[in-house]
Amino acid sequence: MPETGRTTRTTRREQAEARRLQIIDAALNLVAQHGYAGTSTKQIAQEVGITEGLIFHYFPTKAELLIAVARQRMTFLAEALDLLAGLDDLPAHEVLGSIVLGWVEVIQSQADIVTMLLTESQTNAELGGAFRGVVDELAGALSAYLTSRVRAGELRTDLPVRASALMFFSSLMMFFLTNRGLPPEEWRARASRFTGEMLDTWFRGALAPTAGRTAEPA
Amino acid sequence: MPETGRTTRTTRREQAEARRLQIIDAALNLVAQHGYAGTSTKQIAQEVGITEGLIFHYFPTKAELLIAVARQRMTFLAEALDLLAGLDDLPAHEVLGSIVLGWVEVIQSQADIVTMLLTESQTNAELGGAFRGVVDELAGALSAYLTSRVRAGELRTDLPVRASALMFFSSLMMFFLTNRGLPPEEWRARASRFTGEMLDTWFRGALAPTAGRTAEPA
DNA sequence: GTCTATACGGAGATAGAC
DNA sequence: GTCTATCTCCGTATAGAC
Repeated sequence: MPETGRTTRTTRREQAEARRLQIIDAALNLVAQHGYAGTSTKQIAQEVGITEGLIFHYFPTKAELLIAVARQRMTFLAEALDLLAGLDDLPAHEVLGSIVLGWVEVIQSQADIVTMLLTESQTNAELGGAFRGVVDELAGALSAYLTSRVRAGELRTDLPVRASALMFFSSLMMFFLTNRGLPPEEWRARASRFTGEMLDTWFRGALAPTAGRTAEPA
Repeated sequence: MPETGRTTRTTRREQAEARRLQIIDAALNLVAQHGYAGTSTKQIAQEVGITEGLIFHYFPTKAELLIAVARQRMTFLAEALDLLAGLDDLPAHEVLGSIVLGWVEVIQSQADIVTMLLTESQTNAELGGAFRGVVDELAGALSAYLTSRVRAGELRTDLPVRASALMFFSSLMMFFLTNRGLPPEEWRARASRFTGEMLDTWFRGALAPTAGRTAEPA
């Protein structure tokens, strides 16, 4: 009974899905390098090794392809949030360093989608919303953690948690933008140093321990 | 003696220079909105009210026009540096707030060129260098000021000044990217609040004032 | 599912008249 | 200094064969 015609090991549906992802990956790669408007569908097709027409078999328009890329490859958000999961009871001075370093590593490891989101969000309304959403979610999650540490008595009760979270996140993004390109070892060393110094200052403050100042440093 | 033919009030050279600047301004405006690759020379010409061909009378290629825009309109750098001039002897807790708020206001007031620089620097090598140069100069200048305050005994001697400067600058940039669009009054209120909270935390630190702490938590 | 062929407009850039 | 006209190539997208 020849019914499903399932003679090959991969079904047609699987093949299609694989092709779809191939196109998305090639598009992401090229758009991160040259921008959306600076990347032609022909270039994307060449990168995949297919003809241009096939792209339009999978995506109705080039703009839709961009949205599909964003949807499919925004996994860094979940990865970053995972680094915070279940940490509420651990002291900030023990885990915040690895959270922040972990975040900048996630950003660096997903450089393409981060770059694409940041740059295209300036000219594309839909991605603009996505970008603001990402910032909101990450800052919100970090704020929640910091709040739990305020409640635990580790951090001062009048700490502006959201501003702190935004400061951390902003610094990581700009660190990424100005240091990607570096060879891995040097990047790692700089990232570790920068995040360490940033957190140390944040914990202790910047003022000189002049007698009778601050909160009362001995 | 009919020599220079200077019968009109504006010389031809002045007219040409004015036209050149008109083109640069229109290009900046459109590129900030739609990106370089997303802006056609025809659009720029229409915005100015001239024909496309005239653009190529003033600039050899579209790419050269982009560079000219960057060169001509990067005045915000000087403006930001001016805000720091001659402040070395004034305490950080008195002037840092207005410096930082002033910087974010400069960024916002020159939103077009800042946006263009940030986004196009990701896909254009020449602007990439310019962007890194700007970050370096601003962070360097702020670092120098902070160092002078360390020497003056106001800030702790082991303060990581460059990391602090980068943190401030990064936060201002991300604040700009996520809050431009807001109505002026609300923007101002948020900017003032955010920079205030950021600096307060930076000065005092984040730790709770548990008795006998500060540099070594119980 | 993939390719070939092609429509159609718009892109950057040039030549030459005024 | 400015415009008109035009060249040439490349852009997205579609139709239809296989």
